[in-house]
Amino acid sequence: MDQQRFTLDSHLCFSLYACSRAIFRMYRPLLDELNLTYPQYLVLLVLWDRQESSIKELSQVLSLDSGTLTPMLKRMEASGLLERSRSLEDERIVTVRITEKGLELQDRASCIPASLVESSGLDINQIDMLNETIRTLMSSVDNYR
Amino acid sequence: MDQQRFTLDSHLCFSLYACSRAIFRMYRPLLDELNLTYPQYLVLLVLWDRQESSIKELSQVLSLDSGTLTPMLKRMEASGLLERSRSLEDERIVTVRITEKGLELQDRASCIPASLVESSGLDINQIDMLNETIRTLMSSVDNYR
DNA sequence: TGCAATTATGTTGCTCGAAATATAAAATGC
DNA sequence: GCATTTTATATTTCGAGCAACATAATTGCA
Repeated sequence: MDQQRFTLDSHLCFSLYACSRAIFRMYRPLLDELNLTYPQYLVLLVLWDRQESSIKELSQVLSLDSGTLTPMLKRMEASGLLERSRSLEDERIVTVRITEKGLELQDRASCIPASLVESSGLDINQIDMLNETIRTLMSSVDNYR
Repeated sequence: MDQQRFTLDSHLCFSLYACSRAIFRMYRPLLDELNLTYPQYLVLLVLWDRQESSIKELSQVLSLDSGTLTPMLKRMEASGLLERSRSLEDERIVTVRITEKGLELQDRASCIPASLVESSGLDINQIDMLNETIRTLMSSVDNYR
């Protein structure tokens, strides 16, 4: 393996990490208007789709553990976006349900994806193809686990 | 824009974010043996390449700001991997220089890239191509700034 | 039945990551 | 030469992200 392989720029992991943060920065001004952080926006994407979810399901879908989700969901509950309640059938399970206030944000957020696609300068098909490639890479990486 | 565009899986930003963290998890057991975190490893990649750097240069190369770098570099100095010193010509500038101990880690880390390429299940050319694609995307995103 | 193993969530402690602000040194302009 | 602006770094504060551990409910099996 050549020496060049040890530079920062040759590391795919660094590109992914830096690009991910660059995209966070693009989202921020848009999400600031909704008083959301980026991970909170991801939680809402899930809840807008299915109205409610257990913490375990959220954890699997977002690949975040309870140490991250529990305090984050508490903050979101405090700001009225969702409600948490213990399941009656199985008291270990906490169900998270979106509130009216949380649903209202969906309309205000509806312009975000298109707006960011445009800012990226990429064609929507390029984006979808890249997305598929990354998802494939991630499944290999996750299988390795 | 169709409704499907608002699912989590359709978001390239989420794939990048989740994939980046999945790769962090792959690095962790290898970096644990060197007592390094992933961002610290990135700093060392730069310093292994150029021996010394100002904080400003590190900040630009890694796209991390002083609020992240200053405490991180202090921890790395405390563990003996590098030294920080004010420039004599311009006392605003802090130069970070790798130590002997920091250089020694380079040998012990030399197997990491190949090891991770193998675990990814991807061909090295696929990885380089994907890297180029991501870097192109990031430059568009960063131009937008 | 009863007890060990598993499961779902919560807590603690540490490290990023970044916005906002502070501080001190250097550059600039009059 | 001195005030203003710019530059480089540091500090504060908050929100993730995650490992390690704790806790309580459920399951499974002898």
